[in-house]
Amino acid sequence: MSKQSAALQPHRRLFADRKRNPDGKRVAVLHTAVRMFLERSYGRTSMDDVATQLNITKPALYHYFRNKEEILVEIYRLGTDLIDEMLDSIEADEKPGLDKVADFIAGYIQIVTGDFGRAVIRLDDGELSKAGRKLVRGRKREIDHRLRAIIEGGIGDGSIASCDAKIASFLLAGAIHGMAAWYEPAGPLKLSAITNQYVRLLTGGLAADGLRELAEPPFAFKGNAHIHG
Amino acid sequence: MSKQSAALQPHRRLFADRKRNPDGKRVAVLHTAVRMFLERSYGRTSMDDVATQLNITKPALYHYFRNKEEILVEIYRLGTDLIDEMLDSIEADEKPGLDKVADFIAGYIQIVTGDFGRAVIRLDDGELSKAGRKLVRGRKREIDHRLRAIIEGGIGDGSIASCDAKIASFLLAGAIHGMAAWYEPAGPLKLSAITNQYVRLLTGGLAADGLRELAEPPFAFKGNAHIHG
Amino acid sequence: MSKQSAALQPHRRLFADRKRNPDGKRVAVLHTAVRMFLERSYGRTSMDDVATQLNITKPALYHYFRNKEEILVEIYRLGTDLIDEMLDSIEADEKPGLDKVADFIAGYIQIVTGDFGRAVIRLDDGELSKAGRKLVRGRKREIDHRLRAIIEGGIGDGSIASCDAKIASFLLAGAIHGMAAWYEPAGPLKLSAITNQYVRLLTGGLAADGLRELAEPPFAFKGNAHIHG
Amino acid sequence: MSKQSAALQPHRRLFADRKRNPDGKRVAVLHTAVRMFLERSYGRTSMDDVATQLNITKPALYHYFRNKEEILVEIYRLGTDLIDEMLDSIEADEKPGLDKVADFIAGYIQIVTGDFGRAVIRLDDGELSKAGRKLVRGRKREIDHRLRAIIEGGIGDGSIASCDAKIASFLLAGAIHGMAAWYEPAGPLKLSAITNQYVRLLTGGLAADGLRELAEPPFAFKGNAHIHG
DNA sequence: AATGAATGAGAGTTCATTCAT
DNA sequence: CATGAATGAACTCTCATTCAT
Repeated sequence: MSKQSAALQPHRRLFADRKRNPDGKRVAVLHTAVRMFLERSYGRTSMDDVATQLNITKPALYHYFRNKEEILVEIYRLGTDLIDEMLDSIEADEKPGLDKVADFIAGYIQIVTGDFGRAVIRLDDGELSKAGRKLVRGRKREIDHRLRAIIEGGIGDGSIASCDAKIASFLLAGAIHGMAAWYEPAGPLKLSAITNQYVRLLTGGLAADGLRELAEPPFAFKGNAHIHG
Repeated sequence: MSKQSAALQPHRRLFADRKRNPDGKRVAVLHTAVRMFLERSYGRTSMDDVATQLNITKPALYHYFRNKEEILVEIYRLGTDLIDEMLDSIEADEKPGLDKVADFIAGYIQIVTGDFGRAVIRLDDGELSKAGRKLVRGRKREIDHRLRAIIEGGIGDGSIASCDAKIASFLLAGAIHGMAAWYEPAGPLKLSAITNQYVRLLTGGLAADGLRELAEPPFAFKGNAHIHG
Repeated sequence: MSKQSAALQPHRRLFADRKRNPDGKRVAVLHTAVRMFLERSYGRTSMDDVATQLNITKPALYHYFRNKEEILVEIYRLGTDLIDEMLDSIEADEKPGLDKVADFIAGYIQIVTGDFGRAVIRLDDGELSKAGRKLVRGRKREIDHRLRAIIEGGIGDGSIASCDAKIASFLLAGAIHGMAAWYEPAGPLKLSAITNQYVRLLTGGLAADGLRELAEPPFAFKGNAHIHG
Repeated sequence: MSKQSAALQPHRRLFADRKRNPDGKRVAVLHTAVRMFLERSYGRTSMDDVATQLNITKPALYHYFRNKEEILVEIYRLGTDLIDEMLDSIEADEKPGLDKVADFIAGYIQIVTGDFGRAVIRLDDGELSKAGRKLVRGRKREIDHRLRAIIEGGIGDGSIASCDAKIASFLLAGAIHGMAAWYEPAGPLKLSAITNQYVRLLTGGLAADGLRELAEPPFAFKGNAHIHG
């Protein structure tokens, strides 16, 4: 293993503490693994790295997980579970669609700045086998559909201006996914400030009563983004 | 090489055609490589894969590039050059800041839906050596700073509502970066429609005269995104 | 692997025998490696060659050594350790310097005709990384300094005629190093006979009472050793 | 090519100057090659390295030499020619054997401190093909035999004490070969001083009238130079 | 006479995974 | 349950050598 950030140390203990809590050991592995995968990517993190980090041997890892992919899939599962829970709670509310969107933004930011949420967004599901990829992508698609439904609800109830919900949901999700890449808890930007501004900017654009016409028609960039030999 | 999509075929020709255009060959390599890196990721694309795709042998590749990283760096360079050009052209304009932002959105979408632009966003710069990473991240940071300056200009000229330009630029860029992940030219969503709606939603949120207060304070998700062992 | 002399066979056994003696396995690798390096040179001996010789696979080798260089460095270490030990023992003695030199000659011949001693002399330390080279060259320099000190002691106690100890030590060492190249245990020359004559000739030249003037001044070769184009 | 010492520069010119002296070009190649081989070893010097150093292309090199080995063989030939010449001149003299040996020492030192002489001693003839190796080793053996004959002559004429000429010639040659490894023209030790002392020490040991008995019988080192697993 | 391009063969190294213990 | 050891397969990169021009 090449490098190991100080942040990764705690779980060594964690693992030892759980000697008689086998399920807890699986979770400990996942916690260590998700951090390492986020820090160095799945592909560049070897099973040896993970085992060393946990102070166990490699075959011990294989005791808890059939293979490397199972670890990754499990991480995805935990992460998407978090998102599903949040969506459940939002769908249960009785609110105008725009307010639900605001709630989604705030909730999604919470999740996406945690390890497992970040993993869902940042880890490359191309590393998975066909089966695993299908599973993970299905869950991602489902999440997108639920967000889309919320937006459509808002258009229906008049709180959100008429627009293509598919595009809007991609925009929303994308803007927040970006955070998974740059947000640092120790950084200068407070999570609450970011959340506030995200909500204002994103709902501001969606709001039925907040549109305005641009002075000029949308600019078409004349350069050629698609380089041809 | 495991799989090769039909989309990758054209360049075989390109390479053969350029027998006496040495610089063109380098470019042909880059075109093939960027597609493969986007499709299967840099790490999972071997030099052999790239060579086979180009109908040459592996050592021939090393005739044109010192190593795999040089290919990746060159791809980043081409991609970031495109973005820089666009920013140059926008900065040269005399317009309200908000309109510049609209132009940026449209221009950036153009770039980000092309191979090299997409590469800048999707390829993992963690695969690079320290030196390469420094180079690439520097250019990314520079781009972000330029966008931030445009937004600050808009706040200054009154076309954009007062906000944290740093957060706003992250949001903007993030929303568009998302497209690099999901946009497909052959898909049902027309690029012009997407661009239109992106401009409307994103500038709508930023516009000085388009804000509105939310009915309720921003929702705080009660679930725990940061799972603790 | 191209060729394998019969002389290299025994260690196959050695390795298998040591299944449960992990440290012994490292040593077994070193024994096989040093022989192969001496026979075919480090550069022309591949890790595969060494592994095959030991009846294991290449990756298994990497279980015991981080890389090829570590094997070479370890060989150097064992070899220089032998020399250091010998010097320790000589330095501890209370004898005239000339007798110490005689002891050194005899002891060094012993070492230099063994595998690890030969390796120190014959293997090219230019194959090492900068760090490894520094280490090895440092130890060689140290050995030379110790020999030099012994000679200086002899000059001081009057047993050795006044001379440049640096040159003398190079001469001495060089003459013996030569043996590493040509000596063969199975050859017609007995080690004891060689040692005897080496001691006589070399100490004869050094002895305070054994000098004589040449009939003519040292000959200057008129040919040109430094060919110029 | 990784590194190139300043010392290697001059020949670039040399090659260009010889545009119409094809044989001279071969020689220019040899001069550059021998320096590079000495500095980085034959194995670690690629044909590309040599060509680059000479400012020509690789196939141009192959115009002058059939392959890499031919370059090395030619270098050996030039080097051994120098030694043969010297031996011719010594054999032609009418002198006591001991004085001939003194002349040999001085002459050999001259040669061994030049590029081609050094090459004969330092370059690994194990890199050669079977045929090349046979050729080169034959010439080396011949040189040794001639030196041995000179020593035997000295024993015969009474100037050299009775001894095994084979051992003595190995010792002599070995001591001088050592110089090829450590001697540096720019170093603190003057060549004349070294030569002087070499002659004194080596002939001192050989001289019929210069022997003396050691106070103790030759020491037998008790350590074990032949490490056994 | 000389070149740009290309190649087959092989090197060192890494890694997910599996046994025997 | 846990471990040390081992492996097959893959990957990046190098190099002597040879064409077509």
